[in-house]
Amino acid sequence: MKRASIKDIAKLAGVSVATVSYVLNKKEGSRIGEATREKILEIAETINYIPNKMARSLKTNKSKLIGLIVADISNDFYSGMARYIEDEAMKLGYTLLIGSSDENPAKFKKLTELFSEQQVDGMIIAPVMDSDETVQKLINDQFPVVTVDRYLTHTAVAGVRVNNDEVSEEVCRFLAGKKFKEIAYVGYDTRLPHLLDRQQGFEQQSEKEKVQIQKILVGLDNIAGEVHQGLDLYFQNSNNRKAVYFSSNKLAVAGLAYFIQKNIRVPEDVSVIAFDETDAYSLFPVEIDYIQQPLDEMAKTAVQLLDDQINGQPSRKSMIFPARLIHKKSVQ
Amino acid sequence: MKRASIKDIAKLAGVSVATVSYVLNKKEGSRIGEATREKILEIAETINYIPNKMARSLKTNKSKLIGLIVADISNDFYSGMARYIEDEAMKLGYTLLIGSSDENPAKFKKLTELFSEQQVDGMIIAPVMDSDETVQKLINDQFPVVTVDRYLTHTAVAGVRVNNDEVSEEVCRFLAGKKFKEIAYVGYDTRLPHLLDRQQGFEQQSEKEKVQIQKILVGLDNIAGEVHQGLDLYFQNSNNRKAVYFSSNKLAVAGLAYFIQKNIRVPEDVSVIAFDETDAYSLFPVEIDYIQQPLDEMAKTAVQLLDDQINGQPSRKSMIFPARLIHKKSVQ
DNA sequence: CTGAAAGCGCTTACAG
DNA sequence: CTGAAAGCGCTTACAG
Repeated sequence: MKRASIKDIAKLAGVSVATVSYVLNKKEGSRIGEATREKILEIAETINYIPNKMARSLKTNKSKLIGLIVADISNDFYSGMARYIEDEAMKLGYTLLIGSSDENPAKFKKLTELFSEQQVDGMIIAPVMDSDETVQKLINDQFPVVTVDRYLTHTAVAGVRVNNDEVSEEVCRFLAGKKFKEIAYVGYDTRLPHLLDRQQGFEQQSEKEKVQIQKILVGLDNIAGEVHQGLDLYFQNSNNRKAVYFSSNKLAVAGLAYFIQKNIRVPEDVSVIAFDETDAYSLFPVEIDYIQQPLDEMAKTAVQLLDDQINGQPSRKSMIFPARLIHKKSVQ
Repeated sequence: MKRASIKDIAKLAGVSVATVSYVLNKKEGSRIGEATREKILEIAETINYIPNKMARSLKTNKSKLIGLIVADISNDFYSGMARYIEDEAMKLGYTLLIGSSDENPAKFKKLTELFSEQQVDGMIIAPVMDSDETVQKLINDQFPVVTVDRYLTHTAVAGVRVNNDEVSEEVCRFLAGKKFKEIAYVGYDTRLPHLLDRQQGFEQQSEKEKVQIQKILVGLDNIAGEVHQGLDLYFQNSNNRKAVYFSSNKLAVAGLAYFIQKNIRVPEDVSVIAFDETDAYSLFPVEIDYIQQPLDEMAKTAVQLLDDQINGQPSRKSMIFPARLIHKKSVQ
């Protein structure tokens, strides 16, 4: 079907398209006579007029679309984040385009291009490894961009994230205070800065605390398998009291599943702290100590930073939010 | 910054915009001379030309955008579904707009309007209660629509879903075969047809099997609380062997958390079957029997049905996929 | 208070 | 092999 246009309304009302446009956009000046105004509104209603935002965008150069690129929208963490971003974006009148990069720089780049072509007003992105060049290009084009969760070391771009290093230090101090002498750090084998921060914050603090760290770094292809392998080693290698710091909720779920399978009790046999929460913890026999990111505030800030840029206030500031270590019952 | 347009390229190359448009769209005819072709391509490359799909859409009346409306993108089930839909949509050259309705018909309607205005080529929707009118309006406008997961009883619209009733019958037969005499059905207090199918399939089969059903129907505002209350009653009221059928993964997670809290063992004290899977099950001490929906195939089919409609093959067929009861260790 | 006109960035018959 | 021109559905200075 052919959709009704402003032109159809104009014809039916016997006025010009300009007049129709003015009343539909309810310009405050209210320069249009009340009679014609009502007539136009009525006609628009009856012929079920739906404005074409693309035509509008073409003229105004604002699409009211924003693109969100996450690693994987089916991942708990990102779908939660996406929801907060969606809500905030809607409030400001934006609609959300979503794409998953799968940690693949080529796909990430493709997504930025796709979104650019669709004329999004800006993008909120969780950049993957080796995507610096892609992001730099957006920045060079003065394209509004805000990073979430992750950040780039070689590219100045607005972003929101938590104090990954500091909160990892806190975890280390806390466990050292519980007299653990050899702690396993379960993380990804990665160059992503925010994950390195988690790892390095933990490592650096461990030196001060005279605590040994056993690193278990896994690839993305076989997370559960490699976590299990790594924990096998950790549990065989020494007789010290055991504690494990999982640097993501996915890793934690893999590790906790291992403990169940091996009948390793938490916290009697091993103390546990995890980065990020997930519903899954509620089914574990013991409440898990975890690090909580203020996702709602971060999402809100990300959208607002983006909106500011879109409205011509260029900004490259990084907002760093405090993550909190929530104490439950998985450390003793 | 002002983005480069086809006009800029034309000027630089000393040709008309028409010529530029032809080579950029690589029309097979290859009517354009190789020399000009190469020149244009080179210029486009160097000035970093990005086509404006909105302008294109305005002319061609195809946006290559599709809208996805789910109840809540942060919900495991929908984010998983969204991911499959994203992948399939991308394959066919579509970009995905996503919105969450929160089971709110007004919000659902708003989203359909928003997406219409953004000129999406079609929508994949999980309709909420009392949204029949909204969907009917889309259908009347011949707007391409496909429902997923859910469906509408009073409106003929293309859709994909599983055989909710039959698989619930199977669950009932299976549990009856295990000699349970009084089974708890945990579901939502809802009028959503696909959920009623789950419930009614179960109930009807229970009559044939001479099995008692205790229904625990909860609202959306306090899922965990009401599930716990309902299970309290079920466990107090009789001395029969216990079995619980949870009609969604959220309900199952709430119920399993209750069992942990109350030290009720699965399957020794209670047998459990859940609709849909979630990562969370992996942290429960016992592997959960669950009903698996073929999400990938359903997503794929949904996108293809939509693509067919967009390409002018109107269809209102419902595709019903077989859900499978996956046996694990939570029933004895 | 209202309209004619230009233009946003494209595509596409049509003519040459 | 290439270009002039119309038009998609809007907005918005400008003129009256």
